[in-house]
Amino acid sequence: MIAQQLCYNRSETFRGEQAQHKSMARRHNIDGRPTIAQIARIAGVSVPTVSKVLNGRADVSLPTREKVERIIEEYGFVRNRAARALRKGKTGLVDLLLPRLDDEYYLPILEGVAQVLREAGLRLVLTATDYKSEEEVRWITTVTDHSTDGILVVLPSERAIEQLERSGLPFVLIHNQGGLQAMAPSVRITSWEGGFVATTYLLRLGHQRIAYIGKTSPARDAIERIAGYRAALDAAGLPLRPELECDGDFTEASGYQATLRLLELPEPPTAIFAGNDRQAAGVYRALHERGLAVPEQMSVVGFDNLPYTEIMNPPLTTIHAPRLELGRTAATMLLRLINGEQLEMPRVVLPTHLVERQSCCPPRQHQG
Amino acid sequence: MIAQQLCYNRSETFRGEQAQHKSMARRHNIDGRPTIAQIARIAGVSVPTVSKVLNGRADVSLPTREKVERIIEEYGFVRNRAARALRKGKTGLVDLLLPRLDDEYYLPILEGVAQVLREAGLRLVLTATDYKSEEEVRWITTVTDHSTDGILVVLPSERAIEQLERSGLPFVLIHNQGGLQAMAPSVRITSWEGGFVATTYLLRLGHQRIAYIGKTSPARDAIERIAGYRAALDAAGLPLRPELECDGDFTEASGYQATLRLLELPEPPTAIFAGNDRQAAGVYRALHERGLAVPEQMSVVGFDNLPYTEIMNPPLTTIHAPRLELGRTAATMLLRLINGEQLEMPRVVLPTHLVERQSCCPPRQHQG
DNA sequence: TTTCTTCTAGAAAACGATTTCGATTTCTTT
DNA sequence: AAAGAAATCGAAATCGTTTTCTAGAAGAAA
Repeated sequence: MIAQQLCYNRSETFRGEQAQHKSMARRHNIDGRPTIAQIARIAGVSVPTVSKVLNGRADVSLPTREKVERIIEEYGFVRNRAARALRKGKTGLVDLLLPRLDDEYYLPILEGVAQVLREAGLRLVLTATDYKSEEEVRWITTVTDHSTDGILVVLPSERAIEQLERSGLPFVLIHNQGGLQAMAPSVRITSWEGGFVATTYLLRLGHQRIAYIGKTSPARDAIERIAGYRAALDAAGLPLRPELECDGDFTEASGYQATLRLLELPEPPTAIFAGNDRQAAGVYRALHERGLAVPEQMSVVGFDNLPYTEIMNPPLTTIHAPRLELGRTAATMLLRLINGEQLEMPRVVLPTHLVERQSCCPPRQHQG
Repeated sequence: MIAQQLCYNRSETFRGEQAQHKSMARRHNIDGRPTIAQIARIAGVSVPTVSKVLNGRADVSLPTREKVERIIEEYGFVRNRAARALRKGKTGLVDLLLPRLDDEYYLPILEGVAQVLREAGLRLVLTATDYKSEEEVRWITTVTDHSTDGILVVLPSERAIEQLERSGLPFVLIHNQGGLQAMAPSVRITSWEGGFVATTYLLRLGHQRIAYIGKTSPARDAIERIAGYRAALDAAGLPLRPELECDGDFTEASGYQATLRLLELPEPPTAIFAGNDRQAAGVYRALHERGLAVPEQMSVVGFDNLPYTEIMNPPLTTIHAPRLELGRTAATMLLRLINGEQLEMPRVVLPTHLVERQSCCPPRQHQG
């Protein structure tokens, strides 16, 4: 083990290949990377001709084209993006602003954006704002410098949206919290419907006392979820019981706390709609600690359909939030805007749906 | 719910603020975004003077500076990055190549890189290669176009490294698979030691029959883990039993399969070192299906310390892979290289450590 | 052969910043 | 008051590409 360690830590100064490469370039009489001008000189043509070859223009004869292409290949020429961007006014870059990077919730969104961008030959600049709107505004200012052709913002603050609208840069909002008045292009999910469906599902199983966790968050998606929950109860002719609507800031810990409180109620619920999957994990932990079995003694429904819900024990029934599509849709819309096209559907809402697994069953008879 | 839907789907054509903004700009007699030249004209100074103000140069008098700053503020001027990049030869961008985006394993690496880059005022360009080395090479070619000041590659292929070395661009490798001969700057973790520590921990608890899952993967980290496992058994004077070294490609499914096979052995193991946390999740599932309790009837150790291991039931004892530090260290090294400095420690290895939770206990007496 | 198209190719002007360096102006110093 | 030093500012070149726009060559039609 010690030998291993020594081997690992062997300190060998790394001298970049830069030096090596430069000398190789010198042999070809080129300082550093070749430019279009160098290539043109070597090929015995003019600079615009090389540019035309590079851009696949028609007004270049076949022999000339082939000669230039050969030289380009031989010298491994790649054109300088900065110069190109300067001239064309497009950078080929798109910015994505995320509240956090260490939250796996956003991962599929990122993935979706990356997919679409890659198909379009654009590259993705990633920025985390840490939920601070100052950071957000600061970055949007930075971004306004034409370093990027457009911008996607997840969970944008009001200020960020204003800044964005003022900037004139194409942008699309993901999970926009904003009021209904905002006409900015955005993509969201049917959180209300999700809450409604989750609750209705539990009602159909026969549950009468259903708790909701996650009352604390002021986020729009959270508000809609609880609204959906209430609407479902109402539609079923059941009264709303304040004691069953628990605080919760969408963390595992708050799911745990809320569950403990629910279990101390004179009449505990027979089912819990956890608001999101992280809180559902906390619910599981509390139930396990108290020796209650899921779903026999307590049905649980989550929201989001994070990857780990599949390997929870028992696998969690949850509402699927189409996060990959969120990213793909937003990116596709942004591409249109960048292209100067108009959006006939500027505000898109993607449907959620129930993923039935094994955390729910009808309530036991002696209850209620 | 129908009303809700209608509201969501209301189709309102979005006409970009671009048009609006342009007219506002026209009022100020500016076409589109102001340039340094515009600002200079308005402020009644020369272009270089504005540039000097922007760059905080000393040779500008206070009144001039203040006047220019006022105009800049008033017109919301931000300089064009492309022009700046062209002139300075630096783009302020760093590339990060990841094998996949939908794998939460890489998330903390990404986070670490982003942190360091943000502190340095650089921005992060993210690219996924989908484990395809052609993609990797293609992107590295793309990246050579000076669009980026440096590049970080996670799990680089041999070809990618060659390409990188040829490019002359500063780069740092993360989780380099390569042979020991490669002198390229890289950051890795002590996988061998992790395997050794995990196995030793089980041995100390009294286990004699310890299985390992994950023999299939050719990745260097996988090879080191099993090597560490064998070394620990060897150090304890125990024989290596081939039937306890299971295939496994580091997916949940393969952990599940391997466990089922292990349980069918005439003498099943009393502990399983799962190779990684995903496989450990599969182990849990198989054990649960067979009605075996963790840790009473089977101890389990994972590797990586993914977030969900904490909420597994019981919480998983695992080897922590310092992924955030992996990202931070690599980014810090790259910054040095970009700065033209030399690395006195070009090949860094970060330590792993055991995170003791509740998935292990001494074996039951009647076993072995 | 002449004239009119159609192809090719290149000269020159952008794109918007930074940098160099020389020309003023202002301030010290004697 | 004159000379030298220091501070301030701007003209022009530059980064590497793309985009006119024009000139000449080649081919077609008369």
